[in-house]
Amino acid sequence: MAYSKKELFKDPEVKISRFAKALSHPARVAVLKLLFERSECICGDFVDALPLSQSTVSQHLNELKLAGIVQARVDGPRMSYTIDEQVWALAKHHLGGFFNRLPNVA
Amino acid sequence: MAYSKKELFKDPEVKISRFAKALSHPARVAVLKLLFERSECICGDFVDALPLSQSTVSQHLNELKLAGIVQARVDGPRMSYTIDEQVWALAKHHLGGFFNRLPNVA
DNA sequence: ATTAATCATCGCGTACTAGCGATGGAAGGG
DNA sequence: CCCTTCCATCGCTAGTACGCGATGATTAAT
Repeated sequence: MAYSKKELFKDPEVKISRFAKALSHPARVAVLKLLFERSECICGDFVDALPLSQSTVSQHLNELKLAGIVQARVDGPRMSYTIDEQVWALAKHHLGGFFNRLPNVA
Repeated sequence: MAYSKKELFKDPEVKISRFAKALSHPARVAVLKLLFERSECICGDFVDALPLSQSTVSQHLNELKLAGIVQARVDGPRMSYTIDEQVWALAKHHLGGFFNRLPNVA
């Protein structure tokens, strides 16, 4: 049967849900928090900070990369991760705008 | 085998990820948008507005209810849904704070 | 009492997500 | 070179999410 009708929704809804999905696991939230503090981390930093295996951490990093929120850069034998400020601003705009649309009862 | 290590993370991360998860499907975002406009809807309103079957819509509504974001009230043979203002304010505080990079988003 | 309307829930299939260990590639140091 | 470090990726298992039709409960109206 047909599956995942997510594409049938309007663009704003899809965008919001995609950014929300990127934040829907505590590991990914923790990754971003670390990046807020240090602004640049290698994969091993996240592995040290999270209660997950290296391979699992790598997968979460990849999801954030696919969402566009983080960027990866080769640094010798390491992999350096940073926040993509432009995409982050976009996420802030979409999700933040959604939250500031207060219900009229408020 | 151990599964779902979400509980091993800190409280702020878990809270943020839970609210984000509630918004991680465009149908649920659309539901909330409708509630922003009309402040009170019955299930059928959502079914009319979304490209999904009645049972699927009902499930999405239930997820929002479980997340605490919406409240359900029996109204004759209907079910009336509203946003829970307190919980919504909390979500705004956590997620919004995260986007503004405030360190103390407890 | 019957019927219609409105929803929640059940049952089921399929797709996606989360987690791990193992493997292998790339880079730097000896 | 060889070895170590660092990490992505593969292969796998298990759990979760998504979607639907069918069923049944509840209420209102006839």
